[in-house]
Amino acid sequence: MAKNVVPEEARRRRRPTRRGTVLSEKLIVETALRMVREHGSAGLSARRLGAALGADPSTLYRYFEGMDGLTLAIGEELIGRALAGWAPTGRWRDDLRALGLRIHGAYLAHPQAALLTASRVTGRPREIAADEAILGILRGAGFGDEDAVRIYHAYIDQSLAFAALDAGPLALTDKARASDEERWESTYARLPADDHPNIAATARLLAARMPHSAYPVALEMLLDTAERQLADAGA
Amino acid sequence: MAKNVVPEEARRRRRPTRRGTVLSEKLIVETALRMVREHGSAGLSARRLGAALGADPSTLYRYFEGMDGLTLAIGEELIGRALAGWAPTGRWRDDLRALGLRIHGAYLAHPQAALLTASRVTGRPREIAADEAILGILRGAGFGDEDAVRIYHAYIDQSLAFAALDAGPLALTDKARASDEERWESTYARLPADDHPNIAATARLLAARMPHSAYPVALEMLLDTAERQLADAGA
DNA sequence: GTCTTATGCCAACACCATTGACCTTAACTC
DNA sequence: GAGTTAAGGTCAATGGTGTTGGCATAAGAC
Repeated sequence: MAKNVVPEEARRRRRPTRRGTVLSEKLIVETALRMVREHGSAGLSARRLGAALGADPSTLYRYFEGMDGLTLAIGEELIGRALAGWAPTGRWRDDLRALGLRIHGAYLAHPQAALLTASRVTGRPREIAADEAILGILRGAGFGDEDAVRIYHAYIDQSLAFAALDAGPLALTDKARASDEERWESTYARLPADDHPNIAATARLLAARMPHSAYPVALEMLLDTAERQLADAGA
Repeated sequence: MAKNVVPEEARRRRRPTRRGTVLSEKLIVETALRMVREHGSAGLSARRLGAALGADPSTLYRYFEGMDGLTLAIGEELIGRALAGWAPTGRWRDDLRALGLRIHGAYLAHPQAALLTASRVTGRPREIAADEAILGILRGAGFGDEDAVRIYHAYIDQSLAFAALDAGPLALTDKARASDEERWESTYARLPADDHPNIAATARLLAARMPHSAYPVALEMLLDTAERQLADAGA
């Protein structure tokens, strides 16, 4: 039976699988992440992950409560990777920009996990550490508590929101993604100027820009406004 | 065979199914939306949709190119609902705010569908109409093409991104959502001030603000920056 | 060496999307 | 009205998925 998942720290016996690998939560999560990146949008399945590990699919249920539990564990890992090695410089705007791009990037490196994870409040240690760091940057920069919380909220949600949005296409099959991108050329660029003067006038610019993430621009706009508010309050 | 999907307007024969219902693209999309709302996004399957319509699952492939095509059609429907009855006032900032809140709201009315469709480019008429309208507002306000496209991109993606993010919790069961929200009180508010001084100092403000969408704030910040850029360019 | 049981494996179940072949009948032609 | 065509239904089958109950065996305790 697969009901009882033993927590990692309580595991004592490590019986190798038929093909000789010795499993662990860490190994499984890492293998899953590698599969998601390499096989890309084809995605993660218990069967394939089992095959990659040299283990029967059902063995995974000894480590996680279903595929959902596995994805949550992956999410934890992503936050950790975003924060790993990061250190504040003391320049609040630079720090927020760097942190935002790190979070966004870490999620996008693993789109399927990002889609499932981005909107959940886990309350786990690494997420809390990130929140504490962001609030610290804002309050250290001189924002009042009220402003700091308001900006923090917009900042973190915007980062996660764009991560989820941008992960969407990456999580699709190659075919579906290609047809989405191509649509900017095939459909939009060919609209008659009479009916759609504004799209027609900017078609070239749209095709060039739309396949890329708007997150950097949106982030910069948010930081702009924050900086302006700080200056106004200080004046 | 299911290869040839006949476009809706070219359909002529309407043979009723075995159980007597007469199918149409519209009926299928509406039924799918209802199912998604009632049973969650995981509850939408070709088999179940077929059953709900009183038709064989394979019949759907006469109307859509697989479930993916159906998903795109649902997204198109949501955009249409956002635009229905909207009319520009001529004040660009008010118009963009109103439109953004409408789109955000229309998606949130169907959280599960929002999760599925927010990141997809459909290239269908109503989506194109929305894009044309937004670009028109920006260019009409006096933004150059380059700026208009940049702001348009950040604006539409921000709206959809927040729609998807905010839809996440709504798509959960009541119990899971409640426990997510409660975490701001139960976990964050109780962190010792020594380890997490910034969270501790703002715990009350966080608990009050985090359960609500940051989209209005983020939108306003984006509009702020756009307005300032317009003023700078005009000066 | 013996016992316990954690942990891996196997087989099976119920679901899923999708497709090719078939058949019914609506709609068009004369 | 009779005849023809093919749209648009149905059926059956394929190969995928997550998940579970039962079983076997080796790791570790004594």
